[in-house]
Amino acid sequence: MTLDRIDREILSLLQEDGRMTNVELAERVGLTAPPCLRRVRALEQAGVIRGYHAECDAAQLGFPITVFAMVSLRSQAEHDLEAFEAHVAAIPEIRECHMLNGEIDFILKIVASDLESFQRILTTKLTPAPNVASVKSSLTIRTAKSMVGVPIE
Amino acid sequence: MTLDRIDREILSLLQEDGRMTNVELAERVGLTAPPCLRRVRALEQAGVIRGYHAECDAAQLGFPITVFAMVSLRSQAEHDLEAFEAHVAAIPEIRECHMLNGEIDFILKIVASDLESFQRILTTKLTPAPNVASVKSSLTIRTAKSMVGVPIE
DNA sequence: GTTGAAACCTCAGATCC
DNA sequence: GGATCTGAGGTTTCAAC
Repeated sequence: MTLDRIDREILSLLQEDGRMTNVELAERVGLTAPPCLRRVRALEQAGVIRGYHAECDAAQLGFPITVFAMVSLRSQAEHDLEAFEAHVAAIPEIRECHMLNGEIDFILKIVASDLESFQRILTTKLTPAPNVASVKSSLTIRTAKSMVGVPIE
Repeated sequence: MTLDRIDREILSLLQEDGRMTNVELAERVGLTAPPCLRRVRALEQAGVIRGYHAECDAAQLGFPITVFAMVSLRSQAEHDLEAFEAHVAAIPEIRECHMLNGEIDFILKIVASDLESFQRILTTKLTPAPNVASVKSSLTIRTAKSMVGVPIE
């Protein structure tokens, strides 16, 4: 799908405020409501917009701890990589799992209610997983920047 | 703010689908529309809901490359940490910046349009920043899991 | 103090140009 | 892309529990 200037403006605005009404969106990008809505639907259809999400305060929801874990596996055969990803997919506290090049095979973002809870996840769910060679984890002290998505325009 | 069972259900649903209509939300949590809307507004007011965002496909927007960079600084004095965070805040391709404990001081999530562009950000904006001792970066091969927010319920 | 019913008003979505 | 229309949804008011 080719995106013109107006499409990009729409995406930028919805990335900022996903609940903006279509009429406000239309005004901001210089269209009337119907063509604006058609563009939004087309962007959703094409998968450019993958969904809309409320951003919640993790701490107020009982997850003040965020940890990054760097995982190395013993085998990097595709089957073993997929097995690890499937294992991780079933652990709700692991929010992100990215496969990397280099020495570290995966970086995980994990949330927890406290350090004890994190330690339990680490020692009962992550470290004993099949094929895991090493896990190095670092606590997040603070998050200075947390932008959703990509820079548009 | 204390969250009861219904508040948590609302948050869980809006985290999944941030554009769900209030009437559908109300039905799903077993309320009528007005009290449901009041709860949502209260959650927004209290900062439990920090915002709503469209999730866009980075590749289709011209950012197929995601890199994690581990940064160590020469000085960890608070003033120097803040200076680095301010430096990072001004670089739009750096989407996240988390301060960690341990040897690595910061982990950054960076998006780029191609490897050359990433290399340019690295060598012209990040490595030469004041106080930077070392930057180790890893390309993301693929993202197996990417959940927004925290597990609710 | 929170819910629910009713009224109002704005918006989403379809149709046609 | 824009104009018009209709039904659905958002929002406020107020009574009731």
